[in-house]
Amino acid sequence: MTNTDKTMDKIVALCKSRGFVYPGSEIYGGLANSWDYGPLGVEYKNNLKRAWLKKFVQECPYNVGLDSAILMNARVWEASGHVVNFNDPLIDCKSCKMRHRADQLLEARGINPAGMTNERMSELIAQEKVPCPACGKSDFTPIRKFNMMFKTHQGVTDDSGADIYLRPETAQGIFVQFKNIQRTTRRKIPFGVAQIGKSFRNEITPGNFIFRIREFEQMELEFFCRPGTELTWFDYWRGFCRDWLLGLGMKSENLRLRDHDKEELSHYSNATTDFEFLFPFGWGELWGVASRTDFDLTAHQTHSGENMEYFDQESGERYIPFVIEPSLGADRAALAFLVDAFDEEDLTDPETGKADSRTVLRLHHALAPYKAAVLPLSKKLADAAQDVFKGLSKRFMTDYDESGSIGKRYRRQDEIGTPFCVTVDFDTLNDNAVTVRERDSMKQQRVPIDALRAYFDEKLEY
RNA sequence: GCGGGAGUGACUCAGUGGUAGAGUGUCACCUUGCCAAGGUGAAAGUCGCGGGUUCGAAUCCCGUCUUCCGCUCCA
Repeated sequence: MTNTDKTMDKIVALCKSRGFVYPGSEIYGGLANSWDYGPLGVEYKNNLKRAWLKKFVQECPYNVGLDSAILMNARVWEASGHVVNFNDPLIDCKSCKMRHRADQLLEARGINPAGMTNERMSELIAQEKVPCPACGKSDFTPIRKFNMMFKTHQGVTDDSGADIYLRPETAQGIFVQFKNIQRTTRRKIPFGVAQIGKSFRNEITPGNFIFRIREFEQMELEFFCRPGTELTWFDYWRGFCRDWLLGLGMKSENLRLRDHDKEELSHYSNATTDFEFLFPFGWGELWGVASRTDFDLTAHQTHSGENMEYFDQESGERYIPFVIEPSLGADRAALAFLVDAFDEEDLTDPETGKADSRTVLRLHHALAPYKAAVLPLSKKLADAAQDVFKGLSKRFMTDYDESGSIGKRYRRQDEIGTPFCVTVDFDTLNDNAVTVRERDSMKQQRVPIDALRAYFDEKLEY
């Protein structure tokens, strides 16, 4: 089953019915494009974040962690350019009602809109009779500014205190703490800072389930290196990221790396690669790996007056480090692995023709919400099964289910991606062993209860 | 924001002016005992919300809210 054969509808329905992801504020009619992670979803997403931290911090000699605040001094966003650049000049065609970006209309006419005020752009569009790309007429509304940063207010009353923003990216929290982190951890360049946290963007067009949402979670690494070495490290992290995804079971045919060409590069970047994943709705960006030069640290040095230079004791060099930034959307990654894992397996009996199918989430065991489920073959075996559950749940998330036929319970666990089912039967009372059934192969194996710990230690290693 | 669909139990839908239905799912009991759909029963819906027409509205009219698809965006 390829990803394009899968439908988002089915995946969204599964997520809701099994408690991965619910529509937000549902009892009040919902709130567009807001989603809540349910009991299984939060386990799943935490597993994903944990897996990322394990590879990018715990096992990595270079990187350390950080959890910076969502609310930051507003000057951070002036320095980063978000106040000025995170701003779309929107314009509507009065004739066909299509919405466009004024700067893009001008660019299409060969006019460079850089640095223009909105008024100036409006004038030029009228003067040049720039046509609407959709209907060809030139009759537009005035430009409306649209800043993608959510603004809020800090202070007791509305008119005291100051406007502040919800961060539109986690990266700046790392940059402004660069000096503290470097000094307190005694890190030498090269080193990196990894952070997971919520970011907020007032997207005009969110959508596709949790692919583009206004409140989202990022897993970002800012890796600081010596100027001149950045492209080497750029390659290093690209490979590292790719290995991480494939190591968690992402199918390589659903992943492609696309380099930005010169025109596409952001103003701060000298190299960028997009990791794209094949979603049911097409290829979508999953992970952006960008070489950001010294743009951010220089900007903060200029705006704050704080020296952001690094002093290399060995060589006596003093420089502002260059930055490689692999920036991954946690919600997107969660969706990607979910899509990849989703499978509808045809189990129709070839002899009798009896139709049957099972929905399976073939999640990597490190991502699965439950690692195992304990199932007594009969309710009469509940006591023995509870004992097994108690043992396993000390080690990892374990489910327990005694209602319905054993086959039905296997299907329930398949549907939520549980890799192992531990079945307690009447023999267990004599031989003190259980049957372990694997999700993917549906194969069964007898394992003594005493040996379960070692068995799962090996099976669940990541 | 604009254009186009859609709102009836948790889910999928039926019901076109006359006492709110089915299947799936859930729960209980029985049955079964290693791969779903066997039996009996139960819980669950102010038919998105507000107003109007009517003796009577899920159904007709007006408004409103929400949601889905498309348009800018890029984690």
